[in-house]
Amino acid sequence: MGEQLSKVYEPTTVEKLANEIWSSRPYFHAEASPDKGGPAREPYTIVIPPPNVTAPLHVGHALNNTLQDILIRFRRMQNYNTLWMPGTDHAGIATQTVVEKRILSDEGKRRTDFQREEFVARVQAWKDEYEARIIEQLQAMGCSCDWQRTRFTMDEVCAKAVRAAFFRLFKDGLIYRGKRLVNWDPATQTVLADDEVEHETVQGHFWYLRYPLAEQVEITGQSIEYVTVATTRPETMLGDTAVAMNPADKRAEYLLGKKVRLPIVGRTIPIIADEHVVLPNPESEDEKAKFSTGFLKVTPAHDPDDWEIGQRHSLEIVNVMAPDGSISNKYGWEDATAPEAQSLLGMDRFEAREAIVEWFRQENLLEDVREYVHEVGHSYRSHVPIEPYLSDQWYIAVKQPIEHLAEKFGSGLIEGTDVPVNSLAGLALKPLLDGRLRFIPQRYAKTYQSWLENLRDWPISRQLWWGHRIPIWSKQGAGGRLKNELAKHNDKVIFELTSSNDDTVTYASVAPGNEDIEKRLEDEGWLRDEDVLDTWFSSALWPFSTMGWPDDTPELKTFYPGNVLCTAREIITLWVSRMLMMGQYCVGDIPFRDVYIHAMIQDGEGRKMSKSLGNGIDPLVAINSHGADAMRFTLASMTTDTQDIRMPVQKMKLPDGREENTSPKFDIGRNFCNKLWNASRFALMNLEGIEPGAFDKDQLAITDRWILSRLARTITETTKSLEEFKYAEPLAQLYRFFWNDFCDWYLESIKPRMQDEQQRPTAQNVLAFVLDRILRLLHPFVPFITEGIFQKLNEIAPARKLKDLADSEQAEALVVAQWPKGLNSLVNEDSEKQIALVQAVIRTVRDIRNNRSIPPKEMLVVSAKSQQETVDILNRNAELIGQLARLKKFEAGTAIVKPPKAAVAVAEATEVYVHNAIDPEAERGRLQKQKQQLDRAKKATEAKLANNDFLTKAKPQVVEQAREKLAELSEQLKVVEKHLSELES
RNA sequence: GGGCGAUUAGCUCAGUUGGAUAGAGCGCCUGCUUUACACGCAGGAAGUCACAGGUUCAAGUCCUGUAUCGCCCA
Repeated sequence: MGEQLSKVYEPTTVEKLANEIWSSRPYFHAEASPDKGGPAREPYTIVIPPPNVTAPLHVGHALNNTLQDILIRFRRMQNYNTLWMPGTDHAGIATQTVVEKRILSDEGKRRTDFQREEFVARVQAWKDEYEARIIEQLQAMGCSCDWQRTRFTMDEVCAKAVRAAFFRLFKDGLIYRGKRLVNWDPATQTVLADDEVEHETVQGHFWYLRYPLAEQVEITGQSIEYVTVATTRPETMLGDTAVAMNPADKRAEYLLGKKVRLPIVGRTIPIIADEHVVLPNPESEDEKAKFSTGFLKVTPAHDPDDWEIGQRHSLEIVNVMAPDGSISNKYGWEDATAPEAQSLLGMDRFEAREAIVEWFRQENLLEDVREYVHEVGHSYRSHVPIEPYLSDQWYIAVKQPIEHLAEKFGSGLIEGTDVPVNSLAGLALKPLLDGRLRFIPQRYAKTYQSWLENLRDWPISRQLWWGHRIPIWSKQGAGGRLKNELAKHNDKVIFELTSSNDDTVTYASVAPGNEDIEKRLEDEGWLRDEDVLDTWFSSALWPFSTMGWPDDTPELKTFYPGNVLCTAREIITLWVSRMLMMGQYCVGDIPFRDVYIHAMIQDGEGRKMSKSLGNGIDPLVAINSHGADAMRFTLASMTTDTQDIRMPVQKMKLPDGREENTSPKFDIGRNFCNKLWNASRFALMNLEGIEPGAFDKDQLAITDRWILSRLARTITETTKSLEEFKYAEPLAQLYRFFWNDFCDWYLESIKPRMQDEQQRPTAQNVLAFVLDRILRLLHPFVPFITEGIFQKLNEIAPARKLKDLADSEQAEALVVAQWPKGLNSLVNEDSEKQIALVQAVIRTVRDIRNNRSIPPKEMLVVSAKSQQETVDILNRNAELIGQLARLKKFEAGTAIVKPPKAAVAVAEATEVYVHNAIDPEAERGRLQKQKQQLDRAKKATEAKLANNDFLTKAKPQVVEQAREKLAELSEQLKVVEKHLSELES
């Protein structure tokens, strides 16, 4: 049987076999509990962070999903009703941008060359392709998702949830239309939320521009003709509608109320007072004061701070740019009549900047140019600088109290904040403060908390074609007869009127499933909003939209709220906070109790992995080069609670000849799998003819009791670690147990017993039992190889139990086998102590053998001198020692005399004599080194005990420990010194 | 500017509430075709725990500051 297994682990074969088993029955499928009757198993739910359909998964996803799968497989084996909800995200702007770029490079066409439906169909095709690839990747990694429930953020089920949530928000008056400055991306021509803006440090300039006064002003006898403003963005001066100065400025009394003639444009604008203006101070540490002239150009349409000033002083708003960032007089700039102004029209904003600076230089109005390093917002998508841009957008009010939720969630402000408990932000924040929502590691709670406390309204409209189209219809005027007729059906359609001085518009939001109403509105000339919703709007609903909300489904009842969300820190604000808001608002409960934040993977130099750097790793390549289990093992073993993981990237030649990025780090996992494979192969070879009935607990060898004891401890440790969301720790425990205990000592010790008819049956049963448990414990981490071996084990040793000691339920597949537990009675301190001593003596002999270059084949004679208790243990295990140290004779005693020509070494306080192996020089070196170490330790301990404060203030237990330590060290030192002096003489 | 984190062996990282001579894997050195595994076995060398103060009987661990690096937010 064992001969069928290859000598080296071959991942592809085993991965294929395991996948066949797992797909042969609905092992990954979770059924919702029946409404009544039947004991329901406790549910355990994770919703996948849906990967973007923009691109295939990278190694960061591999980490994210490996960790989720470990949790899911662990809980499944613990008999939870386990649901891992899979799916993908449409990723509005990202996917649209990628497809647009592709079409442009392949066909030379732009989005606007297509009809909207045509273009959306093209993106849909892209989505279909990548969704399939992503799911294929997840399956290749072994992710045990409930595949038949796979969702997509734009599929029918999710779309219905989006419509329902939107309608509810609109009905509650939380969605409003606002004109204000937004983060505008001129490249993709859409608005971005605050957190979609990346701040980058840029080497820029402050330009000092002179604005002539409309009439000269006398200041303390000096006549001045102009004021100087400092700006980093000269092109916005075209939209200036005031110059502001601090009222505390000495010059203010002479200048306030005076007028300035805006160069190039010729507009006459006032000088106003505003506290916001920073007083100039060249000596100041504050950059702003250092660069300030005391005069601030005010451009309400192009700067957020200026917008505020504009609001305070009712300033005119002049927008001088088109949506593509070029200078234009078509979007609110009406006095662009001067030839200088005309010549700028149509220029790109950066071109215009240069032209304007040049103009000022020519006119002798450019006073100075100074280098200035500052942070500039860039689009996280197109990476061009963000333009603060005046625009009409839909917003969600996040700090507005929601009356009808006051009863359930309370009302009033959360202490120390301006956040009402029953506002969306409050709904998300309160559970954290109450301890119902936990972050692991805990430090990330702070990110979440301060974000929510300082949250501004959420702009949700995006000027895109790919996404959920905003379900709002509008018409000029008050809405007319149709509105009056439909308004009574306020569960289906809600109207909202906005009016400003020049026009009145009525907006209608329609609940899902009312296509008839939509049609009537459109027939009467109502127009549906062209924009789509921010991607995060549908993502925010993911934990319940996937389960069929707003319908009251069995899935929601069973699996909501979920247990844990597993994600990276970069989307705590973008996504996690919004899921909390919407989960509370829509379903009335938080979507998960724990948020586990894992590290980000960087390359060997600590750089982010990215396409442009070419330092990314495709999980499929890693699977190809090392195997899926090896990849998973390595990723999990690197997962501690640090925030970054470095993974050296190296080009490697794959079996099929391609050269691709992978990482030598995956060797760790590959080596482990190979070891597991071979240890199992060896075990299986020795399990032929196993008879469970032949097990006799009185026949247990000390090594059996020892390995069972170590197993029992490992089970306890591993279970506890996994319950605490630790990954590297349980894996290290399992690694030590499997490799160092099981392979290095137990399997070696068992070899002669397997040749002995008397001992064989008991040894076989222990071997089968321990291997069985090892496979179960390792399964969440390395599912393929463990499943493959488990199947073989089922063939050869179907019943694996220890009569009178431990039972074991059988399982047709490891994926649904029970998680080990209840073996604490097997913990055996005595056997652990004995084996530790035996190991110490064996290591000592091996060390001497190595040190004296005695060939491994040569059988030695060894005797040992020690105290009675130790002597008894050693003699009892003489055979084992002889076997593992390759001895022909071993004897221990309290009065053993060191034979002449014997090498000596001290293990603990036992003197080990290796006969006929004398090498005085080597021995002196060894002993002197040991003496040094002992001396150092002894002195440190003595110093401690000589300190009266230590004796009186330290815990008695610690003092006692130190005393014991000192006694031990002294004893050892004495022995070492004795042998040293014998060598000298 | 505000916040978070990192700095421990050549490399990548562990080190729980302060308490034994600070650990692992890789790499390195020596030896080994020991009939499961050279993706292996046996053994070994290797660290002023970034720096400076402080708290404490006791600091890699707690506090303050400094330096370098990274991330997040404004």
